Amino acid sequence: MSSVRIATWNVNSIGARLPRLLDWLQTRAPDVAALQETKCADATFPYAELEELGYQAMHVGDGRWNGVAVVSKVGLTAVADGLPGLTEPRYASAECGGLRVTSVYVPNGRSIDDPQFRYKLGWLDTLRASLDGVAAQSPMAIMGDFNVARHDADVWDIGAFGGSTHVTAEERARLEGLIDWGLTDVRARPGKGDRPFTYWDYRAGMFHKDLGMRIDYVLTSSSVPVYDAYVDREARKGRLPSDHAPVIVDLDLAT
DNA sequence: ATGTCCGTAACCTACGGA
Repeated sequence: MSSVRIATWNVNSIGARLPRLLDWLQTRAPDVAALQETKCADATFPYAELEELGYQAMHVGDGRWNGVAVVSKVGLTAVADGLPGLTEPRYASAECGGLRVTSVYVPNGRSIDDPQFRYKLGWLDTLRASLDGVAAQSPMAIMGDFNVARHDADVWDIGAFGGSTHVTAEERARLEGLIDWGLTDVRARPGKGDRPFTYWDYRAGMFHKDLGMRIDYVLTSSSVPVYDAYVDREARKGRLPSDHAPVIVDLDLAT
């Protein structure tokens, strides 16, 4: 067996976050990282800077919004740059050192009465359908910003979410459908407080009050033994952070 | 909770999105 560190992080613009991303890659040293909201076109993706740190990269992006990437220093072969019928750059899947790694940026949904909400549900249905015919035992990690809080305890106060997206039964049923297919929702060990939030709104001092949400997930298949997982809160602190913190997961892979 | 930050287009400010 060999130890492999994987991570997911919504960077909220790789351009604005590049110094922090490069520092984070060096200090946390994930073998493979899934990134979301790169907000750049392929032409401006920092392939060279990542390569200097030993990372190969696959990026799917078209500029202003969305954009996902997989970066790896244990080898990388691109497998899929999207889901059938869905054109926005929200899905990148690659084979990395024997592990199939998929970076997803699920649509936000905006509000329940917005057409974007139906789009979000359909997007999650398509993600689930992409697993039809796939062997559930094969080593894989699907990770990213799902924009769904799985349980009431995954938001700071469920009472504040009446009529909101991210906590509806429809969204949760689709997240559960992925798990029921055969994936494990890797639970990060508690850090500050007892709930492993991964996102805090920039406004109103939400991070400092720990009024957050757990909406970023690492979903692993049963053949991937996980021995540690934590939310890297340090990456949410200081000057010009993303509004998301990374989830870092250590696992053993058969060599 | 509505106290911010991002990229963009078009100009040093306003806007859509999150």
